Amino acid sequence: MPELPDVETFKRYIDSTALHKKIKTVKVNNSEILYNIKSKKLKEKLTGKKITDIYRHGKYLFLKLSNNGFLILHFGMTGDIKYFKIKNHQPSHTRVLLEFENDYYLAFDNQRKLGKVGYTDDIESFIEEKKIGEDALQLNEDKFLDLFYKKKGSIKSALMNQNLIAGIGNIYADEILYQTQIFPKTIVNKLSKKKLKTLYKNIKEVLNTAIDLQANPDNFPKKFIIPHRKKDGKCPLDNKILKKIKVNGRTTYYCPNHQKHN
DNA sequence: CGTGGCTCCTGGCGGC
DNA sequence: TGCCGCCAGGAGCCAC
Repeated sequence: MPELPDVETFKRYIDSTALHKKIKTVKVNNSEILYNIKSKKLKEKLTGKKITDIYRHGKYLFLKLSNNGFLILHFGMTGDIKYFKIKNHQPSHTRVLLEFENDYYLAFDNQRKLGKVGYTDDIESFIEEKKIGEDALQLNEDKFLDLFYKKKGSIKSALMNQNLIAGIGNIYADEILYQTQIFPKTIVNKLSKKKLKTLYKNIKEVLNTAIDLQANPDNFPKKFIIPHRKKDGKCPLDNKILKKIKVNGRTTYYCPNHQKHN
């Protein structure tokens, strides 16, 4: 799940649940997912504090704590978040569990343990250190064109490159390229300026549409390819069987009819 | 600079 | 049924 729209949905979920609740206890079930802080230190940073604000940058969430400092959440391939009251209702792969004074819990669920929980005093320096690019929804058109114009690699790799532009992953890259009718292996600098502008517009449109629909593919518009990304999936426009290829090692679906090589 | 391969990790699925 | 390889919405590292 966790690409920009999913992470934004998590953000809004926490905004409407755990925000401003005082943290009573912190349980770390799997310390191997901690990124840059030890379990003991993390508990010190969190206990007795509140989450006062939440910022998202690309696929990262930064939960501002009442004493300053930020809890960092990165979800990897299989992350999720859940706020609940009955302890038995916690997700089966809860790696970190916050308990609040109102007796509710917030679970960081992460089946494959590819996600990370970390801490930073300063978001900007964290982003700089990681060399993460600008958030896909913040980037303006000029900067986008600047970043992409001369790129020599495939367009799908570029879209997914977090150092270039943050937030787009494998699934939404496919959607954005499908909506723009670009073959995923097209070399970026072969695209016309006009096509790049359309691509830019579609990045925003696809991501914003997904956010509005809580990143739930069941609700997606009929013209979206995401619900059809599976074996024998069909192009929603012409019912042609979608092709499945690898681009940079990642499974890629596209419509051979609407996204032609050139 | 760009790509392909490998790695981390767990679980679901299809094939034999 | 049981086992096995393959695959999965992320990303870092390394060799070429």
